[in-house]
Amino acid sequence: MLKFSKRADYALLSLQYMATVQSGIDGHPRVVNTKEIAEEHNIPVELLAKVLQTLARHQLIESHHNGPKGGYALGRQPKDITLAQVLEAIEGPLGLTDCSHEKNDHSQCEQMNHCNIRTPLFKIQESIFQLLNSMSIEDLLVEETPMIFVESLKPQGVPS
Amino acid sequence: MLKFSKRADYALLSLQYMATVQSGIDGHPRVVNTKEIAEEHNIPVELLAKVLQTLARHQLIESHHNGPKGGYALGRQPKDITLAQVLEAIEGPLGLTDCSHEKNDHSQCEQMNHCNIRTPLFKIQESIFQLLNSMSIEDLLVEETPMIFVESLKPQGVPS
DNA sequence: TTTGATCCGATGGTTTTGGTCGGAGACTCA
DNA sequence: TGAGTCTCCGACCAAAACCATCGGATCAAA
Repeated sequence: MLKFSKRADYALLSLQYMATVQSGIDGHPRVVNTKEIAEEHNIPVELLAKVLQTLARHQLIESHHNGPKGGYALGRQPKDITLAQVLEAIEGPLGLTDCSHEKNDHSQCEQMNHCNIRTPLFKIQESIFQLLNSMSIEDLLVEETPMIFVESLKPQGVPS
Repeated sequence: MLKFSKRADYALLSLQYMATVQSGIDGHPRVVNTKEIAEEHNIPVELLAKVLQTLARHQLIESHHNGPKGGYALGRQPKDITLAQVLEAIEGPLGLTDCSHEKNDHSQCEQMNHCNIRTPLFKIQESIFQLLNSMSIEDLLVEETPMIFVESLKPQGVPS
């Protein structure tokens, strides 16, 4: 459950790769092309191309269509690209339920007359979003990522 | 992204409903049938039946096939049924990536030779699991659910 | 001009998901 | 007791999402 799509995986891999390459040359935003990333990670070129196009459209990376020297480079510092931004660019806005972001308060959940689980579910959704927004591409670089804590203020409920 | 399936929604709604009914009669594990829940929440009966069967198979609820008086009732106390248990029963084990629970360490990610994002992704996954495991059906009952905090130990990275 | 790169649109195949169907067992009531 | 009814249960089918692919257009550098 709650699986990322392949496209999301590819996006994260690509961004991590770009950040690695870029940080190695220190500042120089080296332009990498789709084929290079695809071969590095053994993923289909054409699909990766679409993923990178999407990222570029959302300004997470910059496209340099300079002929044979073209390619992509990070649009910002790795630490300024959060996982939430990447995932939203690829898979659309976060939403555990269909009624997560209804346009207006009405027209919501026409199906379920008495939906009593919206509020708690929204809380969970918000927590997950915070979690994804607290990590950036930079955190994908270091081998030892910092531990993340999820804490609950529940008074008594300590499950087994 | 990261959307629950309809089946998961239905499962949570049903469990919440059962818990409400049961707690009302105080102890008496009143048996409710599929049709009652389906009409209450306006969802297709047959699909809900499948969901409830799955929950019963995982012993989250008990099936009473007693003819016209048959139906389902909670198998445990509401606070002993965590959301993680429900979601795993319906949608299978939690896994952000395909390689989340490979049988053995080998045969993992044959596609991506150098996958450098596994470790941080596993951390995120674990955090989400903790989050879902810290909430129970009981928490779906109260209108004012407790706030859940997600805290990161990241040294500097405070995203905008 | 040729090459190699990003882009955009359209298209098939496969898996997942939502939704449906008939059958087997158990209770009720005449 | 036995027909009828109501339930759970497993197998089945159609719609949708997703992965992956292909083809062509545009642009810049060699």
